[in-house]
Amino acid sequence: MDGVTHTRTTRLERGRGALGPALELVHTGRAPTRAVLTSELGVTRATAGAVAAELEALGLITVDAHPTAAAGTQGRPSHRLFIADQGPVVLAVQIHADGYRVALVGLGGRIVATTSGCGTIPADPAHILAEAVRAGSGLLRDSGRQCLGAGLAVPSAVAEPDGEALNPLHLAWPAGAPVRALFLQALADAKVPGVTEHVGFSGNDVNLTALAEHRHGAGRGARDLLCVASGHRGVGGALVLDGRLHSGSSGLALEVGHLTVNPEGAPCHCGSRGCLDVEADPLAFLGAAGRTPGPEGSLLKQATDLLREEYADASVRAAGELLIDRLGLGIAGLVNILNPDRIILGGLHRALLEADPERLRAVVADRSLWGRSGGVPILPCTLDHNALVGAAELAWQPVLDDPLVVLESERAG
Amino acid sequence: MDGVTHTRTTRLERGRGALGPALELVHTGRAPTRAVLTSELGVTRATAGAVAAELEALGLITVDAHPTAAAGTQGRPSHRLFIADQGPVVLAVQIHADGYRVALVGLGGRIVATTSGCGTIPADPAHILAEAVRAGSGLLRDSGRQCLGAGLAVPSAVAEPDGEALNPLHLAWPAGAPVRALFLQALADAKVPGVTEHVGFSGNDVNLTALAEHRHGAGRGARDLLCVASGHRGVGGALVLDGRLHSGSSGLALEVGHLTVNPEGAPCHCGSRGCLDVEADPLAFLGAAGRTPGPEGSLLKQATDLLREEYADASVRAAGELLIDRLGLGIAGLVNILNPDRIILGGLHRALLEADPERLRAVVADRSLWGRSGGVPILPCTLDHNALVGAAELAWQPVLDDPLVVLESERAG
DNA sequence: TGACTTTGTATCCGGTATGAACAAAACACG
DNA sequence: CGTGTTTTGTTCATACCGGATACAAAGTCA
Repeated sequence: MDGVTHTRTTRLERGRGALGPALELVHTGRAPTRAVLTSELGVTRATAGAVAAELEALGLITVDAHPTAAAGTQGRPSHRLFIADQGPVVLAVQIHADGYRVALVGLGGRIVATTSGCGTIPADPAHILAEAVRAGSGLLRDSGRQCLGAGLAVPSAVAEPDGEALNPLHLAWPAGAPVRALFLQALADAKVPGVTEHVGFSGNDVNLTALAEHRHGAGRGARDLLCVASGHRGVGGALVLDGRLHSGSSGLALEVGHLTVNPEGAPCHCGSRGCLDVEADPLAFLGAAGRTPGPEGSLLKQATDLLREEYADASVRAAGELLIDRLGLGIAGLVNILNPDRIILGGLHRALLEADPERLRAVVADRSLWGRSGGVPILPCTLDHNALVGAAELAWQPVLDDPLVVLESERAG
Repeated sequence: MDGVTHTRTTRLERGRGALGPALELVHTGRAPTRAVLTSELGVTRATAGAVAAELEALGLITVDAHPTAAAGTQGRPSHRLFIADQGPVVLAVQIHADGYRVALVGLGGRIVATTSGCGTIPADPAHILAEAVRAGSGLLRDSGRQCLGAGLAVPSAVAEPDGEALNPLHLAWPAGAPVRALFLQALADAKVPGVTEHVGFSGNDVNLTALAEHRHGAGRGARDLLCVASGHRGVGGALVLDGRLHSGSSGLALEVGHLTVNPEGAPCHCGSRGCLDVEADPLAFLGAAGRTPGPEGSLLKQATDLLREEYADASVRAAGELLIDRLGLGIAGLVNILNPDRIILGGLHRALLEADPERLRAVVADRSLWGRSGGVPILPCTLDHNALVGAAELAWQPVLDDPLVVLESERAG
């Protein structure tokens, strides 16, 4: 019953008019001036002007007073559109193996302030979430900005609709921890101003990386974007379709770690052997290079350092090429199924791509069915703290859907 | 440049108002009365009434004069909405291994008239397309209906944006045949009345099966629908996301035939071994059952007949269970990647599901990562001629997006 | 300086949906 | 059997968003 109601209410919820699309264009950096806003929205100059004026009145963007003519252009120069300097922000929280990081993120994915806490990996998720939210609340107080929502990134699959972390592998958390609820509770306890209604979104960190890169990084402009990344253990995937994260009907899509990439490979806890998870993560790379993981630094750091600094070494190079081949096989399988128009790689996979871009592209083209036709562009991630920015995107989404919610938030806060 | 323009024009094209969504609701059988139309659209009764009146004026739907009260309800009984009896149709053409089939398809996926030609499998696609279109043109003349467009289904991957058939495996067609252009040419040559502008859409038949089943069959109501089917040789897949077919950035998504389901399996022309394509199609089944394909009937028919009529036979049953296990492994892989909320099976796979539903569901649940949480519903396809109806859906789409196009078509025709 | 090009604004207008009031068609119940 | 209740459908005035047009502004180019 509630499920039905939900699909219904979202059916025609296209926000009010062109405000949302306009803000999204500015947000993603695709509307530097009112002129291009006009053409991007496909509306008349009159409407684009009105919409820009309204966004300015809402305190979300600013218009420069004295436009400078771009060289070599005719006609009246465009007034440029900027994201408001002291505009509202959202609170983003990322939990990872070594602790947490929180940030205030403005429109355009701009990190306004950030801090982190590390060392403590408590088995109690409520505890670290509360600590992180308290830190964020402090940042918010210091900044004096209006806060419109909050988002959380965790290194685990997150099941919808309840927001439970199903496999918080390298956090000492219980499987099925209700992270969304705990996050909301922590926000309520800390009385973070402004985060009363449109708050509390959580997601897998690879998903959020993909979302952030799609809007502000290497994935900008792609329609169907596939992201594959390996952070600590295992391999994660994410897919952005038509500007929206596709997380599947229960938020569990793109669990790509168990694609078979080496039939004679190592056994995997899933019962199969040669899964991407055990063949193309940092531990697999260190093992293939004949190194044993040291106590210093994360597995990811040890692996990427090795890859970047000792790629001349024959054993390291051989290990790199082995992993590239395995990864390429997995990506090719995904290309056959998803046919994305761009692929971006994060974590260890980004380092593998940068170590030998041509090899990876060749493997993917060779093993994907229609690879001949040009092949899919494969790019490294470009943003700092992309999962954090992605968590912020979740929180921004209601505002992008209908910018007028900031008015309600102002009334409330 | 053109690519950019294209994404731009489609950005805000949400049709005119609520007409399109309303027609889509009637089309998919989700709006039996004006009252539910009101709630489904999320508009006021006034608007729903006006919209229904306009659709009636366009000749697309009718409203019954004397509503009969449903038993056990209070209040004024609803007038029911019907799809207009003599409303417009679209022309649907399906090419398959044994010939072609054409149909006039009304709203609601109703096949108004159909005919087929078989026996000829000419190597020249233009020839059979012309023959099919001529047959359709005849149907249209006889029916006296208005025609709003045409759609084509071919048993091959179809590459966007040019509409080329990449692997017309069991048609003796050249790879890369420009089927869309040839179809358009055939339509123009036959001077099919009404098909002047919004015409000429072509697609892979499994994709179109999924689309048809999503709107009128076993997939109705699903948000993310995965369809897997095996017709003649090989295995095809298709995905409907949020009511729209996801065919990937170049129309080549869901080429699921090369998922590895048996590492020690038979070699596949793709270079790997044990691909779904060679492990779970009709030929594989006949082989596993120790039968050699006969000259009578298609491979699909031979395989399904065997499965349905001789499942008591131990060797047939063993072959069935083997294929179910292989298929289940492939589907589980897709579930991990796509996390659909429903799966429907066509062709041989439908017969396998019906032969032993529990086994297939158990295999999928066992091998998919989060299968414990209830598992995905797996259902057989239910429509007759579903690829044909799906081709019609392609042609109906412009009308569903903006029903007012029928006016333009009337002016033109 | 004047023609041209492009951007931005003011004003009017039309279409779509809303809201409230009213009307219609059934059932429930004394 | 008539009256109230419930649900559905329609009418009408109204609000709002975006389109179209004309006009103004701010630059380049000759």
